Formats: sequence, structure tokens, C-alpha cells
Amino acid sequence: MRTYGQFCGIAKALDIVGDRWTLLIVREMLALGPCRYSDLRNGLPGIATNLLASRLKELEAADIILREAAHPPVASHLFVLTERGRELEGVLRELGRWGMPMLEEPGQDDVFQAHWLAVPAKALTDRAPDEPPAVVQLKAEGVTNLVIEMARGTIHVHTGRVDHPSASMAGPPELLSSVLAGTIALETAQRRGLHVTGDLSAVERMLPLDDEKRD
Amino acid sequence: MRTYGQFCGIAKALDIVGDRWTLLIVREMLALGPCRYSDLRNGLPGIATNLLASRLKELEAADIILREAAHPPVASHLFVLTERGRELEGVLRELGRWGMPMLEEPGQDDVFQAHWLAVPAKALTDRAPDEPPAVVQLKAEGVTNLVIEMARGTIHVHTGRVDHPSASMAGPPELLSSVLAGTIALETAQRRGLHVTGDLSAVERMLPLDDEKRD
DNA sequence: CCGGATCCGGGTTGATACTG
DNA sequence: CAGTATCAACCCGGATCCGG
Repeated sequence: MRTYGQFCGIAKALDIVGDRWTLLIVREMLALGPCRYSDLRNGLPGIATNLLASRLKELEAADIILREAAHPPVASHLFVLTERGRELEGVLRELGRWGMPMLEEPGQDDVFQAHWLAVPAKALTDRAPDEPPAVVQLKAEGVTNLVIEMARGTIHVHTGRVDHPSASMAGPPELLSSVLAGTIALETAQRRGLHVTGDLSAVERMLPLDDEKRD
Repeated sequence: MRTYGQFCGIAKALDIVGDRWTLLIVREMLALGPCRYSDLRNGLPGIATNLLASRLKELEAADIILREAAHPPVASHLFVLTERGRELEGVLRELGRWGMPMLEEPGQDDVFQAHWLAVPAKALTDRAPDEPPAVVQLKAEGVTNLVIEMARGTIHVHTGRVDHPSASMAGPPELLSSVLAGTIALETAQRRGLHVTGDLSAVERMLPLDDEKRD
């Protein structure tokens, strides 16, 4: 492994997670939870299979992920983040926040997958722990849907759909991204084509407060 | 430029700053302020000069730095971070925090430079805005010294030495790093060989609070 | 189909030398 | 001082193949 050879926390971190694709692999596992090899490959369009295999080995050696025998019915094994791996969420949150301004326009030939919204969404906190649990369904055009669940002050995210959500948001990726990141207000997004149905207060409860929006 | 082609803030950020050396160049400019080409090269031991030149061009194109004509007396020109560049501080802070546990042992052949402590130090806040300004001098073994100035609630860091600091800390890099990051308590560090002289309260005023130490 | 391993062409990096 | 030029080595991406 190539290192910078500097006695500096930033350099040490980049020694481990600074290689191409590495942080995106961690993003996948933060967004999806335990992943099969092919889940990862699907979430990382363009990665070479040998690179994915080699990165997974390096991440395992660095104690960021581990390989877990899957429960009998289905797959052979799963890749899971360790505690040390989950601690990278702060890095990814800051990177995502910094990169958000570049998502304002729809993106020419970019691929979009709904679960990538999970990282900004997980950075949120449900500030109304006393309110009853609520579920918001996200539908981006042409991709898997996303479910955001709030209960007891925390937020949990997963892909898929749910039968009776408290509220639903549907629209183009850039509007969903910007709203979840707090870059634009909900009303603005609605005016630009975001469709919100159901309990509006459940959605508002989920969005960043003003002082969480740095950009 | 090679991009991931994903409509995702994290991927967009990595498209720009994910290349090898790029974030370390930003670290240098955050720590040192405006830099000459050779300041950067000195702070990045091991970088190839052509790589440095090419990264600087890319950073300039991405509006992260700009090239500024220097004031008459000395250099030809300086590299300065733009606002957009300074906004990367959050990313570097999180990376440094995550990498800190790897600095616990002195590091075999690693190079150390005092100004690398500036990034963790800048992440601090002076929580005693009403107290008089204070200056802490840092002396790591065998390298340039560092000055941390507190006044009116904020902290400012630069290299060099000052004549009459409020307090002084001297010792091996790993102790200084850990203390500034809040990984170990000041007393522990003193017991392990950190020398603190002068006004102890000035030093304590500068260290992370318990709830700022995540690790 | 899943989870890779192998091979190959081309782009990127790094070391050194050299120049205005 | 601030780079450019050159070149070898390595890394990356794409395709192919292979054992469960």
C-alpha cells in the first residue's frame, strides 16, 4: 500500500480511504447496510470488478468492513461496516455537503440511484421525539424508491416502498437532493415540480433546520 | 479529468478533490495561509513537482484556489484559497479526527511538521471570549514552532515563535497531536512527557470540551 | 447467477533532469 | 524560484474467463 509517510491525521486517513472508489464503497454500505458483492457493484456503476475485490480486501485489512456469513436462505456472504467504518459517516457527510452545490442542475449523463439520498438523510435528526413515529416515502423518477422512518428522535433509511406512508415526495433527483440537504426550501421545491402528498408536517419534521444548512 | 458520473454530492466532491495529494494541498493552504510554490513543496514531502503543478492548475480551474500577484518586495506570486476552498475545512477536520487514532504511536519513518497541527487547532473555539487574549507557544521536537492565539472567542494559528507567550507546550508530536485532538487529557500527556509552562488556564481554555471529543 | 481471478491497453504517478 | 520535459513503473478500467 502506498502511503504519504506523514505524521498527520489527515494524511493517515487518506492513506487508508484516499484511493479511488474506496469512500464510495463505504457510502454504499452506509446507505444500504450489509451488502452482497453484486449489490456493491450495482451501486458503483463503472467500477472494475478486480478493483472492487481488491478494495474490499484492503478495507477488511484496515478493520473498516468485515465479511460475514449470510443467514442460510440466500446469499453466500455479506459485507458489513465495522464500528470504525461507521465512524467515516462524518467524513462522508461533509463531503456530501461540500459537493451539494454541484447537484443543482440535473446532470448531463450522470447515473442516479435513490439510496444515495440516504447519506444526507441519515445526517438529519428527528427533533420531535415525542411525536408519533412517521414514515416518508421518496419516489425519484425512474429509480428504486426510498423510505425514511422517524421514531423516538432518530431517523432510519432504507430502500423499497411502504404501504401507508405519512407523506410522500416525488420528483426529479436534484429537487429531492436539494430539499434533503436544506439547500432550497420545501415550498420552493414544490413550486419547481416536487410533488408532496400526505402529512406535510411529517416532511417538515424531517428537513434540516436553518442552522444545519451551511450552504 | 476522470469523473465517477454519479448524481451524488459525495461523488461530485470526490471528482474534484478525490485525487491523490489534492486534499493535502488544501490542508497546507489552510494551515499556512497564502503559499508560494516552494512552501507547498516543502510541506508535501514526496510530491513530484509536475504533480504539484498539475494539481494547482486543477484546483484553480475548480475555483478552490487562486493565483495572486505577491506584494512587491518578495515572491513572484502566491496561491490562496478561495471561499469555496476554505469550505473544505469541515472535510479535513473530519478526516483528521478519523485518522487521529493512527497517530498514537510515534510513527516509524514518518515526517512531521508542526504546522500540520494547525488544522486540528483551528477546529477549536475559544469558549472564553471575555477573557483577555492569550497566546500559546507549541514546540515539537526538531521542527518549526507553532503559535496559537486566542482572542474574542476565536483561535488563530501560525508558525513561528513569539516572545512572551501566556503558556508553552513542548514535547513529542504524538502527545501534542493527541492533546489538541482531545484524545488524551492534558494531565495524562504531562505524565507522559509533555512539558507545559506558564499559564495552565490558557492552555485549558484552548483544548476541546468533552462533548467535542468523539474519539 | 454470484464472487471473484486473470490479462491487457492506456492513463496516471513519481523520480530525475532540465530550463526561463 | 517555479515550474516543464521525459520516462519508467504502477494503477485503473474493460473484457474475459472460471469455479461454486
